[in-house]
Amino acid sequence: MINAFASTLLKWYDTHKRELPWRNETDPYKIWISEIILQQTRVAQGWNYYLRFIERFPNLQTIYDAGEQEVLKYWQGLGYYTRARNIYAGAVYLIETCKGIFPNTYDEILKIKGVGSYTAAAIASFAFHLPYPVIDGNVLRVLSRSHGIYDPIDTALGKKKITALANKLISKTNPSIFNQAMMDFGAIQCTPQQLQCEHCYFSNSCYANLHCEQNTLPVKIHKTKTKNRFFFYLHIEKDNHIYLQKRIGKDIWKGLYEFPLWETEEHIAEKHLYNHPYLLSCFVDTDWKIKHISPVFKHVLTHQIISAVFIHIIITKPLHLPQTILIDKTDIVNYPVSRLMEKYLTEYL
DNA sequence: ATCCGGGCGC
DNA sequence: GCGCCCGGAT
Repeated sequence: MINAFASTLLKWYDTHKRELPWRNETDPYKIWISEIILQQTRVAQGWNYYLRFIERFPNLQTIYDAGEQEVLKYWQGLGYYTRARNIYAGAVYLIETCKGIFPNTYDEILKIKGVGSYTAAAIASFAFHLPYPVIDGNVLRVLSRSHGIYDPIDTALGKKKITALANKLISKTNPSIFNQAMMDFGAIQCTPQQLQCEHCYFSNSCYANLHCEQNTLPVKIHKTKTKNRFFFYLHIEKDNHIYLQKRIGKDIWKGLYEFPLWETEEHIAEKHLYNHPYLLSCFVDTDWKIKHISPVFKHVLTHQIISAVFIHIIITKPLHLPQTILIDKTDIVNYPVSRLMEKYLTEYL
């Protein structure tokens, strides 16, 4: 006995489903990788990352043997780099603690670092056909509209109500298809903007369509405050070698590499950089010359706006900068870097 | 130029 | 609850 919602959804899916590289995949390892990539990421953006990642790391052991830095390198540009570090940590855990066998219950899958309720439900249903509904942004949007749920979806209560509803609606005989259908429906038909209610399979049952509430549902509280940061990167060059440092601590881009960074409270105009006391203090024991100062690169993150200037400095004697490494500049390709660094390097290195 | 979407760890 | 990233749409 299947409910009307699931029945309509599966009918829609039959003729509208997307062909995706990880669709119909049965290997839990590959499902895990695809779902981590898809966290906070659109299909179009994750598509090639997935193919390249799986080609280089076809199984757990290849990740284990490669190490965190190479995993980060394959993640470069995708954002939310914690995901890549968690994949490495997860591979170590699965090999060392789980004997390389992917766990096959929801609760055990949930123990993998970086796997929360959404990803655990995805793996449990796709790989093991267990009846756990995935609750992602698509599902929250679709069900808040179809069933007229006004509790904000970015609160615990809103998520709890929709999770309870999804648990009732999910097909117990084919949870995998139900989950994939929900997400495709959200991504293709019941989109955040410019939705196509007139041709929708749910047009005569959907609460939002019947009450013209498409633009008010889902409700969100929306509260992100952004702060400005000012980065001055020291692109210091000596005989075709450059200095790099690894980002550590509780800040953005942890684990990625960048030029030695001078962060300030305020922007500093280009004309004041040439004899700035800070720069003078950096180069007391060597000849140095500013070869080029880049325009301001504006880089926008969720809650930070970074204004970055790259100062290209030529030196003649080596520096002894703490926490930095000196590499041949052509070796930069082996180091994971932020999109901001990548854009500068592409243009100016 | 700005807005928007998208799960997890702490 | 807050901080994490980027590209595409507007």
